Amino acid sequence: MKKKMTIKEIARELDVSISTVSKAMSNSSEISQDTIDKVQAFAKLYNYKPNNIALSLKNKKTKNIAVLIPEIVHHFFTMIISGIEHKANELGYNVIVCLSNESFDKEVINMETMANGSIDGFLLSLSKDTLLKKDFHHLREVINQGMPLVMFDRTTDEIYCDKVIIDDARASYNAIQHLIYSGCQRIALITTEDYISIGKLRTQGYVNALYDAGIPLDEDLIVKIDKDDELENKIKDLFDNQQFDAVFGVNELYAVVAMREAHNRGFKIPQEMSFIGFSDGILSKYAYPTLTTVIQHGFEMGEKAAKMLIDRLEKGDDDSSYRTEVIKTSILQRESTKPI
Amino acid sequence: MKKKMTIKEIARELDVSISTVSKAMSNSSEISQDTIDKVQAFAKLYNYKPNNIALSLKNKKTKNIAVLIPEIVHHFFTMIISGIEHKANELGYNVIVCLSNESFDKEVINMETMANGSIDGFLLSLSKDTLLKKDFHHLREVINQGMPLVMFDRTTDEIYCDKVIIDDARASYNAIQHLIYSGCQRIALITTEDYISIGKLRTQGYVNALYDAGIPLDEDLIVKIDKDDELENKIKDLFDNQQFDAVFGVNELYAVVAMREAHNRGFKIPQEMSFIGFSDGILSKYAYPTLTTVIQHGFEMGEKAAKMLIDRLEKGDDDSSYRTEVIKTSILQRESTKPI
DNA sequence: AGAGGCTGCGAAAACGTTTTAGTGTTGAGA
DNA sequence: TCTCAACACTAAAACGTTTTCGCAGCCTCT
Repeated sequence: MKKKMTIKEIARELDVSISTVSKAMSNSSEISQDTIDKVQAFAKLYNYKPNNIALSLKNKKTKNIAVLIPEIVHHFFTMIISGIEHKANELGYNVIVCLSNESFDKEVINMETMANGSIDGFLLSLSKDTLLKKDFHHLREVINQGMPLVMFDRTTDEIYCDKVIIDDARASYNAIQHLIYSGCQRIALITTEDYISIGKLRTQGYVNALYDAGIPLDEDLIVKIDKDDELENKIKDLFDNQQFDAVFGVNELYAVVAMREAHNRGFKIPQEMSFIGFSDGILSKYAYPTLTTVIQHGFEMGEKAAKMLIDRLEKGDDDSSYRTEVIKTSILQRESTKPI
Repeated sequence: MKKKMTIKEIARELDVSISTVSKAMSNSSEISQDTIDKVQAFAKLYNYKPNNIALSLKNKKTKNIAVLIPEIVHHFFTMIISGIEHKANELGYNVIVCLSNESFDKEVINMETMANGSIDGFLLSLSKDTLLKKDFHHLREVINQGMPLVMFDRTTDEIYCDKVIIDDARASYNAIQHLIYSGCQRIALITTEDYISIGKLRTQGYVNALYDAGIPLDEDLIVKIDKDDELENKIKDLFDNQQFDAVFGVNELYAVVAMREAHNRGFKIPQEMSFIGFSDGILSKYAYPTLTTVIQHGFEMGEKAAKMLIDRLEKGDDDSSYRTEVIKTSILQRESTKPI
């Protein structure tokens, strides 16, 4: 086990001062070419690499950013992380991943343990719990300490900071419009409870699209899911009690499970019943039939969020000109809807 | 924006020495209760938190561990990460996620940038590229520097270190046995090329199970996939040219795609044809019909790997008594196989 | 009253680096 | 020969901690 080389070691071995070594390593013009060569050769030989922690302490920069998300076992979030990691690496940053598991407490703890010098900035998507509690003091605290924070996907209006979001209302509007154009009239909606901003916005898009198309809104066609374990039963209820010719699910799971129920009940898809999901995951891609879906471009969202954070870190424009970037969605037509 | 509180600040404000503050914060017996109270009250008031970087430098410990994986957009890997994160957090460590994207070069670069003080140890699953090249110098280097390394899932025999693996051969043996017990005789195998140790081992389990059951091996029933984009065609070829009553896929995607092809060709599942996949992802769960699958317990694997690494970090038993832990698999019977 | 032992605190080193502000030697110009 | 600049290098501070050692002052024994 080789001992770790430090500048100090090199200085001692080469019988020069610490400062000389440091400057030689950075090709400073203060140092003679002879010395530079000597030092760099020695450093290379012994595989010297500057200690990152020492650099961080000196520069007050860690080149680390934290991304705090509710869950990692979700295609959309992993795409976002991929995007973040990709962009961050490109710009010389490392990514520390923290999971809140949808818990307010864990979100707070994670932010506190990270905010003591370990990282330069935060990338955050709020937990359900936090959204419910509407308690954002931990975000305020971090921002007050001067640590940049960029929120993505699950955000709140109560905090002023950079944000990257999907235009959920529009995306959902487009999906419904797509169904209507393809000839559907009675469109069921499977969504989340309203405290998830995403569910609320997507519901709104649904409502607006129906309105603009002159189709009356039927509340009985809207199913709100709180916990995933009630999903199947609520969908069965829907099929038992209502008639409809299309289903829009605010995520791919909802759509796929509904599609399966339709399949079991002998509906022809998409001739008798059409389906659109949200978020282009593996489920949509390999469902039977394959699911038409709203693509959220998670990778791009991650890249953009990372870029916004790092820009703020490096440009340091604290002039609170916070921006909110909207990631466009698109519809990927597959087998579960009729061609327009 | 509040200025960051440091020990130095507190010392100055309270007109005591730096050492006194430090000791007071840790309730040292050297300091009078009066002073302790005074210091702690002040610290709390100004929300003092010790700077992690300074601590890292002093202690030569960062309380960070890196996990380097080939891909994050995979259910199995996200489960592993969840497990790692969970255990690491429990033990007071943060997790830095690095992605190699199956590239040897990125794996090397990631390890080098991490190994300069940023982390205390590595959790690693090898990239395909590295497995192909069989070049492990970067691992040796890291180990030589005295940095603990725990490999999981995709490992190599050429490197001595702690490992956590699935007993792939046995898992696959069990799956095939399951099919045989349920009455299947001609079982197709959809696997990866042999350089992926996982594909190789699972193939071996398949071979052994057939042998032990006295079923002759038919090489034509084995399909090897290299790139995912050739998957569908190779499966179609299989259906075109061979007859069989069961399919075992070495991951869930292979099994699901094959099942879909069977579905399209009108086979009754599982009566006429059975399917088993590997790794209990979302695809298996929501496939139609739901897919019987070998559960790998990724979360547990992550937890165990994290624990092994942290144990080594804290106990510091460098006596090279490297262990290899084997995570047991189990079979989750769903709709795609006949009950035994 | 002197020796010894607590008590409560401070000075300084150490972790590994960069950077600012010198310092000594050399050579050239006056 | 004196001065000044250029050159090549070094000393020391700084980043924020912890920890070892030392040192007063006071008390208690004998």
